[in-house]
Amino acid sequence: MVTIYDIAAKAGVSAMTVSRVINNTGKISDKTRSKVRRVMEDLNYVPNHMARSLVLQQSNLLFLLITDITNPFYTTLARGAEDAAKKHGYRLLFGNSDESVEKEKDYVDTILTTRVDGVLVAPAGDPSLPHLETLRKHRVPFVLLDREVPGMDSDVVLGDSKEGARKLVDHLTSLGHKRIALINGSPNVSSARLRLEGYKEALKLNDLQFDENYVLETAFEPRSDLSDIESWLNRMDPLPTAIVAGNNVLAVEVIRTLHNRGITVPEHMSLVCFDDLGPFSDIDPFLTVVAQQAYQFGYLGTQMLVERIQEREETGMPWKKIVLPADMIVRRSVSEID
Amino acid sequence: MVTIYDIAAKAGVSAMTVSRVINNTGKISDKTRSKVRRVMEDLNYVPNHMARSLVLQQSNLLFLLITDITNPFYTTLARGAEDAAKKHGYRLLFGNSDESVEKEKDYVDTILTTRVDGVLVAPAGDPSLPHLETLRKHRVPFVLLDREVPGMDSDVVLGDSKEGARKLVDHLTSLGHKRIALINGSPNVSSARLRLEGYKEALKLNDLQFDENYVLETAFEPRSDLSDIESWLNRMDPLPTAIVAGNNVLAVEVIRTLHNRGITVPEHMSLVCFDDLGPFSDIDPFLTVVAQQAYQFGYLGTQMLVERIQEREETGMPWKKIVLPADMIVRRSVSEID
DNA sequence: TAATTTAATGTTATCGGTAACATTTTATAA
DNA sequence: TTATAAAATGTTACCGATAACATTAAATTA
Repeated sequence: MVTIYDIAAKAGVSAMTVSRVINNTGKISDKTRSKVRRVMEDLNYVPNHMARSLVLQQSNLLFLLITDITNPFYTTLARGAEDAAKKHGYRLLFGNSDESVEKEKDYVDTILTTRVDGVLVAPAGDPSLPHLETLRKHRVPFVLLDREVPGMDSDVVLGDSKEGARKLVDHLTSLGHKRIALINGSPNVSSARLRLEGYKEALKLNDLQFDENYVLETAFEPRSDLSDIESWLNRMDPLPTAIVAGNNVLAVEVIRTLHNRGITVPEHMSLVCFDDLGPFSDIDPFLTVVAQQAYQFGYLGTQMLVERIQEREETGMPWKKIVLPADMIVRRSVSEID
Repeated sequence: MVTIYDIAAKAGVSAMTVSRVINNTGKISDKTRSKVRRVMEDLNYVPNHMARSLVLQQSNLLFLLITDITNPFYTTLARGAEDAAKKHGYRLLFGNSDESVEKEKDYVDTILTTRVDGVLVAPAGDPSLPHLETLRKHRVPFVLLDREVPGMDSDVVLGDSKEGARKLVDHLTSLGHKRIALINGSPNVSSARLRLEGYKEALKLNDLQFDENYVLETAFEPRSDLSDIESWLNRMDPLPTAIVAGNNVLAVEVIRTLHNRGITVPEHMSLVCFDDLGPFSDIDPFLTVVAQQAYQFGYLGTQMLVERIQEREETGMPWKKIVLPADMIVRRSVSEID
């Protein structure tokens, strides 16, 4: 590997002069500068970021930890984070926890040993608290995305889950639906809790009875075992006319399960959900959703993180919370009830 | 930050002894070992990976560069790479080129300065050649995924694009289709070229005439402008009864465009494509596809890369090429023609 | 022209680890 | 008991960069 010492030797200057040319710091005569530049080109010099980080005590690296890399909500978010990171001169590392608190722990270790300057986390759930405490203990700035964790104050970007749930339920009732079920993520995930709350409130406002048999609390992540959805469908009697899904993946699992028993959407069952389907959203006929602004989650979160990093000493800076609106996109997965 | 020197001081030993305890190297008495361990815990010691990499001249970092992070083919591939990397003791960095040769260049720079031990690349296309040459020049081992680049020999994992195209066309003809169109990625992407070839060969084998008006060569990546698809539809007269799409994203764009003119799939138009839709594959009624083994692309590619890294000196090791089969999954996007 | 700034460049120490070699203890053999 | 091998630990140099503090050369000023 070519180092600044190789450059220095060949250009007949000191390593420090080379460093100055590279970083455009200090005073350098034009003659020296161009000579050093020429040698760098000749030798195909590439700066060693690790050596630089070691002495500067900063890596210009951010880490994005998401819970499901196959979910377009998170990948779109990642695109936003990537763009914002680049804009601010940071590079971005990714990790994928698969909604598993254990994998999350592994990534927290990686984060610490890698000495990243800051972290964007979509926590797996409330049990992620110890991981966040670890980050805090080691003074690694972080921003939470999409989910809060009780017991941990921090910067955070959220979607308006409660309002979103209300919009979905209102849409359904406005088309005549009265038996509306909810399939949701685990109650130890804050967004799932809020969606349940919004659902309940909307029922009440529409003078509909809440029936806990109509609610299934499962996991947001995709899995092959659909038996809990099946038994849930069995236990609802009569079947609802519409289902609200807590996210896109659950919605598709519902479609699949319904299909197995010959029930189609929207003819026999109406279905709405949270989160768009990324590049596959516009398939027709397709899901009416509350689309969260995934890209903005990543972009704004990263911006907040960079601010926090740069104001590090100013410990007094209060935590910020951004709540992004949830906009409904009406497509064709809901039919009218007379 | 706590360093091995802090540990050493508090434990009353030398830094080297601490290093030995951490890495389980050399001989250490049980007494010393446990004392050092205790102090490490007390002080919440976390090793600094950058310092370690600097002296070891290896980072235990791999880089995965994909062209579209919102495409489930690549994210599933990423999951495979992640798992394989972890298994071999490497961590994984991601980058997303958006099918842009320029962004790809930026990532190549990042790759070089980050001193990763190896790279997995899905190249944007044939114009990626200079980037690969840069990697080669700097002796960074890499493995190509999904696409080859003429002029650059290397390890590579491919799907059997030609065979896949044949299967799709055969499936259509077996159901009576005679006017079969193809919408494909850019001809400067190797997989697109092979898909076109397979399409042509299959037509010939089925005694169907090749008509270049029935072929649209555009870009694999998603974009908002659908005008080229529209003009393509206009120029086909008569309209085909079936369309083969070069990947999942194109297929959905076709669905969208057709929908705008009131043409539905599969009633008025049959549609098949390459690549599954990840978590959204099982929506019903949905696409008949040739599903590439995305996870295996990542997993096997990473395995090959790690081998290559570890045999670095053995320059004689010949390049390996893995071709994964393309399996057709029949769903409901094709209707029968009498 | 000598004194004083300012510009240009160089030296040394350091970031946090580890390899290679050196030294001190302890255990074993003669 | 002494010589010798093996075990345990320590010292020094270095990985590739930069900060902080010299030092030297050139430009101004008195």
